[in-house]
Amino acid sequence: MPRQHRPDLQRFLDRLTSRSILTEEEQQAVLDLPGHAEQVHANRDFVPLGERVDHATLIVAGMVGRFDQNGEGSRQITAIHLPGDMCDLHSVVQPVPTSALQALSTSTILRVSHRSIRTAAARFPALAEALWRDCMVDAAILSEWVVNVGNRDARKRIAHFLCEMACRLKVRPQGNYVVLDLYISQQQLAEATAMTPVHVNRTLQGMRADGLVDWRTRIVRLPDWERLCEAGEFDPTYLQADIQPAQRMRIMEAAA
Amino acid sequence: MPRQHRPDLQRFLDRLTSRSILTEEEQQAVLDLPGHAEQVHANRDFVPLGERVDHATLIVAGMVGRFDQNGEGSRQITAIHLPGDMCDLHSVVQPVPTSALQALSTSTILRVSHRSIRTAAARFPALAEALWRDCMVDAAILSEWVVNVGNRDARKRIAHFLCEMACRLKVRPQGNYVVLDLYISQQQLAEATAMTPVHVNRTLQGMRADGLVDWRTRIVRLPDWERLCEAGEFDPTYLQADIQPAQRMRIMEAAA
DNA sequence: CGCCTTCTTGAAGGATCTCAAGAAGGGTGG
DNA sequence: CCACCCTTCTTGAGATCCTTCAAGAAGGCG
Repeated sequence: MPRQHRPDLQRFLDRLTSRSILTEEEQQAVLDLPGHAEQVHANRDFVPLGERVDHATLIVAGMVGRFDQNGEGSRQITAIHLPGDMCDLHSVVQPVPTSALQALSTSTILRVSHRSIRTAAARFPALAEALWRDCMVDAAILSEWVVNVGNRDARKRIAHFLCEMACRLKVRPQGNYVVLDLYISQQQLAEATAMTPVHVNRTLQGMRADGLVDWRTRIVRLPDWERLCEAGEFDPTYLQADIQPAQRMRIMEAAA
Repeated sequence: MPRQHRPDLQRFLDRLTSRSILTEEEQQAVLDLPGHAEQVHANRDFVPLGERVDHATLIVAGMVGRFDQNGEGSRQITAIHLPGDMCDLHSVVQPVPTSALQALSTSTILRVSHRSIRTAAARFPALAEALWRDCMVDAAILSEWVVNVGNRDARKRIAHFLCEMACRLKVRPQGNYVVLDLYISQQQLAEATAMTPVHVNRTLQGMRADGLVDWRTRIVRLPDWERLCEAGEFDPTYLQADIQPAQRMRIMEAAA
């Protein structure tokens, strides 16, 4: 029943149209993509390394991590994907995965065949362009992660990570607090920030003591957004989230 | 005189056709891209942060680094680009740079206007696809850099970096040695590997003592390639360099 | 209530950084 | 061709951040 997936695909479409200009027809092509919904348990690899894939994965609910491993088997999360992200989009043009995908919490995903995406992209070049652009946003985030992991100390790293997640989740402040439903363990945070779980724990304690975070359950509360941004040297420009309608782009033949 | 740039553009075209299938006509469109050659001195930013750009940059000779800065002004090189790379390719769909580009050594670049690339991409969707795919290779490298900088100790980091450069420069062994003309300073290597120059120096000394590198001038000699790869946990898969002709891709309407 | 995961704490060791200064190398001009 | 200058490389010593190992406490779920 592809039809029932429209709300999920709408979210992905919103992501695309926030930066790219698409005609009604092109937008409809996205909404019409057939998909196969699936529940994935926490910690399960649903895209393993090495074997060629024939579909991309849209996240409907939950959180997904992109994992790389070094020689000793210590893991690094190189990207985190949130609902509305097509976390595999690059596989449409590059179907041999160079990293594995794993659910961080129990998640709902929608598998969308490469075939259907390719058909739509071939029919509407401006859609291909929008997908390309979407991949470039993920690349900009990746680039910022190199800086985070390479050039910032523990507290800055965690602060920056939290700021990024808050922005990407598009949370609205609730009273004085910014509240996130993150639902990741300190272990996973450690894998994302290239720290040890022990040091994540101690660093978080320091941040709690200084009133930067309040994180006891799966809910993260950020009492002072401004100060957290400073603590993490966070400048959201790289997320390319607040694109004005006039700045949205289209290089393929003008929209009708 | 765009015509004289063909040899430079040929190198970029080779990069594209090593992974993507393009028709004669499409290939010609790449070779016909008009460009504006320029000499850039070492350490000069030729794409500064913030201001929108209207051209992409093909590297003809030399080396270019992509720079990000953290709050204290300490710099991180998030990517290194080599001759034949279009180091700005993403700017075609995303013209507001999120990082600056700087020549690491005196370099020759060819500025290619977005307009001409977009016209070609709009005319030949399979060319747009090839450009998209090329961007994804850079993204895979970026992802590996997160692992390198986050999860490996000093020696592994440098070893991995050198292996990557050797592969990307496509050097052939000379006798027992793999020889690279790298021409970067220890300071720059430090910025790429997220270390201090002092620690880079000491680590290199250890590697020299163990017969892993021989690097005194701008020429780097690698006496034992196999052992260096082990020391850096280097697996070249992510570079997607050795694509068999049969594995090259094309999703847009079949080539004639 | 009991089990299993996750969080927390302590103490010791190691990798990397900081600061500072001297040596070597490469390029330039006299 | 030598002298000079400026960049890059090298070295030392002390400080710090972060890791490691190990074990106990707390929290969530059947």
